[in-house]
Amino acid sequence: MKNNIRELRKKLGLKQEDLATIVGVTRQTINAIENQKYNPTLELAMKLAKLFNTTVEELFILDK
Amino acid sequence: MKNNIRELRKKLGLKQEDLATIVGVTRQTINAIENQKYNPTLELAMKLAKLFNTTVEELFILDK
DNA sequence: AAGAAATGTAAAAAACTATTGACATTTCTT
DNA sequence: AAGAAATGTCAATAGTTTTTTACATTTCTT
Repeated sequence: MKNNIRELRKKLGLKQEDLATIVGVTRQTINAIENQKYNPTLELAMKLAKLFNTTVEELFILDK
Repeated sequence: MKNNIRELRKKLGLKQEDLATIVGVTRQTINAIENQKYNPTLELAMKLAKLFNTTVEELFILDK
């Protein structure tokens, strides 16, 4: 599963820590997700999609 | 977080066990999600949305 | 080049999701 | 009403996500 959170985050001029506090997680969680260490929970994925004004399906790409 | 998996599953004429095997989890997992015991992982949510030909955002409603 | 800011990373623990096997209850069918 | 099918549920276990604390490395700014 891929995602393009880093690009979208930078477009908004946010650092990892900013994004983390906005969606209510820690900086390490955002960092781990951007670096594909693991996938977020559904709730976090939806919060992120909402913030970036996009959909979960556009933000996260399920690979076959 | 709410979801309307039960309705969509029934529309397709599937039992919990059918849906479970289609998306690669157990019957208990589908049952727990339909009954709001916990939320699925992002991956499972996306598989379900795809199967029901809808989006994660339409299938799962983040409550405030 | 130096200091500051941002990002990367690691280990341990907490919290959550999923599995398995089993049995109870409800709903459907006859 | 009885049996079958489907759903509900529970306990134990395994795997995954998130937190916390802490430090290392990279990137930005002066």
